[in-house]
Amino acid sequence: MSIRSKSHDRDKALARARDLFWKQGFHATSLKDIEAALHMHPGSIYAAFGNKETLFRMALERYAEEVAESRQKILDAAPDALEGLARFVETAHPVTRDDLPQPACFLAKTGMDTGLTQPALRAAISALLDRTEAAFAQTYRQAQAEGALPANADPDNLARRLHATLTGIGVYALRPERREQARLMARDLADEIRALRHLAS
Amino acid sequence: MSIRSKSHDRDKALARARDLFWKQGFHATSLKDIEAALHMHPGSIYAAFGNKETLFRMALERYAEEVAESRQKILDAAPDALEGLARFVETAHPVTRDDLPQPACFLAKTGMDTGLTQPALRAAISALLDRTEAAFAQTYRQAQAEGALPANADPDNLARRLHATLTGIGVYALRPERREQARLMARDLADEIRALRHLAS
DNA sequence: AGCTTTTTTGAGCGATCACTCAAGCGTGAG
DNA sequence: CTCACGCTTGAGTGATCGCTCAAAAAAGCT
Repeated sequence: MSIRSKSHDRDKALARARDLFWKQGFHATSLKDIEAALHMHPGSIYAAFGNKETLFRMALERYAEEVAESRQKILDAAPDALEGLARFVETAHPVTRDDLPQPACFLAKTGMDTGLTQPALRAAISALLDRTEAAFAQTYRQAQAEGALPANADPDNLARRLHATLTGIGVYALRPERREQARLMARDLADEIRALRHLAS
Repeated sequence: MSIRSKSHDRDKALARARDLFWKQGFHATSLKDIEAALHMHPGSIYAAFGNKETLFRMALERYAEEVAESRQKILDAAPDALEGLARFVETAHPVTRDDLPQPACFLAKTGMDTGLTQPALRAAISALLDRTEAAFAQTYRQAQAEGALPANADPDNLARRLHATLTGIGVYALRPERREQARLMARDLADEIRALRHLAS
């Protein structure tokens, strides 16, 4: 029971750290902010997570893991690969949800301001982004196998385009006054993915 | 002569500040960094530019001005509006050039990590981004007037999509190992703009 | 209960932050 | 040459940064 509740606490703390970093970014978040958000004192934070950068990396990895899980669940539930991708864009992208700290991908958002100062973070982020893109490519390949995409389509290229476009929409949505239009763009993008099917014949 | 050389010095200092902030972002750039880059001592910096945030805003505005100028020049030199847009994407986007501090738009890049901590900066960035998007929309409208786009096309929507996609490509290019692919995406995007013409008939 | 081990605590570390201002310096008028 | 004035200088301001560690509290064991 004690071990369970302890790992549960740690889990909750990590989720809070993820939300805080997601919202404020690495450099703009101080340890005082973290102490307040996690309800922990500095010594405990360092005992549990090492240091600020390690905590940030753990938060990133947790985020990526959750997104990957959610994506897989949506893909599995969809009638086919292409429709799964469209649904992912419609329902899982941060811009389409109101319960997240920010409407842009945590990875993309913080990849921009940590690159030069924290090379270790940059590498971690890059690896996690690659994983997302590889999942997209894999799904496009499956759509190809299902006959929904022409054989001469390039799944890697499609995945790259999708990834970049999703990122752009997320950045766009960071301006609160443009968020609604970003939502519309996400919906359009989902429809464009569905429209790829018609090109198969 | 003294006035001229003085404003020239100021200009050069501002350009250096622009490059430094572009590369490192607001929070990751310290005044020591700025002193070194501008070859100025703290007192002179504060006498000339007020404070760090004001200097940053001036650098942003200067950047936006230069981009707008370059864009206008390209549009004016092109045979028509649609081709002008395509050329802008091909030749002026940071990802297609090697002489810039970063392959992503300065505005988009720093809009992400300054929003919550520096509300005044956020507002300035948002206004400058709006100007870019309005210029895209205006160009699409001109293309429409030239008969290159169907009358029922939505220039505002096209401008929004173009803006978001360019941003996404820029973010993508921030990973050095992906820069070449970002370049290809920019080239593809330019061709897609050109391809819009065929839909007119 | 007493004793050991583990965890939590928060005052405070040196470093660095953005920023200031009295003193030094160069320049031009008289 | 002298002096006054404006710009440059950089040591130094208080605040805050990420982080440490000895002491206190809590938990575990017999």
